[in-house]
Amino acid sequence: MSLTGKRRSGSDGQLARTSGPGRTGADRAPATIGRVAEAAGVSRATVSRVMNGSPTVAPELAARVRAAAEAMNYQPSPVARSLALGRTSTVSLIVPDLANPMFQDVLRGLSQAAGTYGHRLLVAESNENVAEEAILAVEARRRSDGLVLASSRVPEAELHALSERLAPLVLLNRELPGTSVPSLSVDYAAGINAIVGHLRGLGHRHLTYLAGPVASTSDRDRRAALRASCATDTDCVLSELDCGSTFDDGHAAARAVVDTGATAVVAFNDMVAFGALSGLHELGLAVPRDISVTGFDDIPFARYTNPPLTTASIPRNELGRQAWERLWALLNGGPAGHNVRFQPRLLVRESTGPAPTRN
Amino acid sequence: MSLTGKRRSGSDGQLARTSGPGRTGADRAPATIGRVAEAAGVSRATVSRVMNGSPTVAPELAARVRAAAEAMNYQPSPVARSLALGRTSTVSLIVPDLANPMFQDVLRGLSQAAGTYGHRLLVAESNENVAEEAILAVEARRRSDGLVLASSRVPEAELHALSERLAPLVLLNRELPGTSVPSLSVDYAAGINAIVGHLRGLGHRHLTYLAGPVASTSDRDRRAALRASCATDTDCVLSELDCGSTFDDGHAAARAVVDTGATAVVAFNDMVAFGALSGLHELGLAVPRDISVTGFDDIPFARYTNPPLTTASIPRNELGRQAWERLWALLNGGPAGHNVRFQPRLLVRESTGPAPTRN
DNA sequence: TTGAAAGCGCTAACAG
DNA sequence: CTGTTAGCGCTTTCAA
Repeated sequence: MSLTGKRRSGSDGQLARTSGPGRTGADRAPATIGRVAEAAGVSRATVSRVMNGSPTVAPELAARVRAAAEAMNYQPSPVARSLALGRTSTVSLIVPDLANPMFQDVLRGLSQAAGTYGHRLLVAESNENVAEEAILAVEARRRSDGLVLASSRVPEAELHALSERLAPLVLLNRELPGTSVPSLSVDYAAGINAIVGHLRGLGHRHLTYLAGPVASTSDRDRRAALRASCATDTDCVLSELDCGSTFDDGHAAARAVVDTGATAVVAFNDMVAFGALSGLHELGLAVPRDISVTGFDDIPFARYTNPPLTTASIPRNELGRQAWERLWALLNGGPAGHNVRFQPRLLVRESTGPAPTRN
Repeated sequence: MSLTGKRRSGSDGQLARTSGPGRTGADRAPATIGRVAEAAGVSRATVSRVMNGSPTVAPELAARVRAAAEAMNYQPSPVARSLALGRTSTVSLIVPDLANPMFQDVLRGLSQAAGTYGHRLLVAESNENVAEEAILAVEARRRSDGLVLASSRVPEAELHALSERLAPLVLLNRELPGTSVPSLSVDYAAGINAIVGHLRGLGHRHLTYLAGPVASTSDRDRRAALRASCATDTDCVLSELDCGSTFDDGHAAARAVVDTGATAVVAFNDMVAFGALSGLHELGLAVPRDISVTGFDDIPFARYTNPPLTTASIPRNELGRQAWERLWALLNGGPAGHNVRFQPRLLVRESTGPAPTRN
């Protein structure tokens, strides 16, 4: 029974016609509001009222309806309700990359928060593809009541143009100046400043930045903050090494790091830091005696490496939860509240120490 | 303008009425098929045909329609289409716990595969709550065309009863005997057997199992396999320690592990193994000289710990992808193909070695 | 308190 | 090739 094409197929499909003569032997007709009404001997309006808990239904009728519904295992069709109500009780999340722990946590936070309010979550991954992201966003938005766009790569002008169609919309790690689109972000610059301050305080004059993926806006933020931070000091030297975002990237960069002669390395994220830690170790350097290493993110592992990693923690779940709150406010026609920038918290552990005194 | 309640509210809501006299100043009426038809001077049917690429439309008309649609930024409403077509182009995934890397990868694999076929993904988390899981599943299924249930905790009888309403349904890490519901799972027992075989081959006679969460069926599988595996040998001693699934759980168990006197520890998963590694190290034991440690899952980190972890790898992404393939087959009325059990692959690294010779 | 009827936006037989 | 018409399943006025 391979039903191809899009013909409305007898009682094979999901929705069978109201009264087809060719019903399958068993009377497994789909439970619709009409059938329940019929069974209970009332109108569809009444069934609707009962299902929605309207108090203006005679107890006796209500009971009859409930019994019929129960017997037929009836549940109102969410799709039909959505059409009639003009809302889906669903929100969408678009992320660039589902493999990124950051987005996984956002997803979780958002899903849980939305669930609490009886809403479902539609997820889509843009694969870092800008063109596709815009399409996806529009489509996802239409299937739902609101949208959360995480680390959108869509150019400002385009996003601006789209923002009306996407509303209610909440932006994560991305701001849209000149609009009222709420935005929640991590203040990477502040995190970097904290890290640099910590390192400078330990006497480090020469830092090497292990840069993340070129397309990454969070890398751009960090890099810019690093440059600015160093530029304010006259005796601060900054080396930048293109690296990446994985353990292997960090590992591979160890040699180059040593060649820069820096006494401290600021890694794009924790994974890169771990890789560097490992590579440096293999090269016979002791951390933090010979060289200090910092990460970024505070992934769960960071406290367990050897040595435990000094890093900046960011509230990943919180982003998701708060995104929901903003969205919920918007869905109810209220103001979304002020934008926020989460300040990373510097966690000083054992991978950083005083700068070695050169001879 | 806080619109509360569920009244159909003028032009404020998502869907404005077709021709309200009180339209907001700007003519931002929502683009519907009707309005496009009107603008293009054709019938709605024609617009529908054009939007769906029907070849039986006069080029001239088609162009006019496309122009009008373009001008109004018209996109057919997915919700309305879903109702009319009886399909949503969406599938749902229910997982017990979004924080679990296993499910994150399944989610990713499924999302990507479904996306390739133009389908969206609805996710919901059951929070290990059996009652809620069943409700969620039914609801999610109704919002979509098919369902993937990962590591369902729903009792067999109940799941059996539900299976018709949930179809098309694909089960992950769970089988439903007596039905044709396709199931994809990881053969934990085989993985355990491989690990035990490896350990026994190295001369270990006394193993300690660091058990996972009690509610976990995958723990049950592993434990059972372990017992069975040891029971076949006369000189095999197995100690079982309730532990958990996190690094800290493993870490906390180190002392107890030593007390069992075992020469090898089989951890519930990699995280627990890492914790044990760390705890054992602090107690002054050398791995693998004094004691061997194995994990399970082969999370990305496993190769980078000190020492690198011997573990069993499982194809997490693949589960998601294949789940989609099964579902897709089902959606097209075909057979879903044979069930499969992915065999974990034993990765021997440096956390295991010959059993120390006792004196 | 209840039912009839219109409508949400779209698709698909059926005629022409 | 195009329009008319009748739904998809549900909600919600409006009248009774």
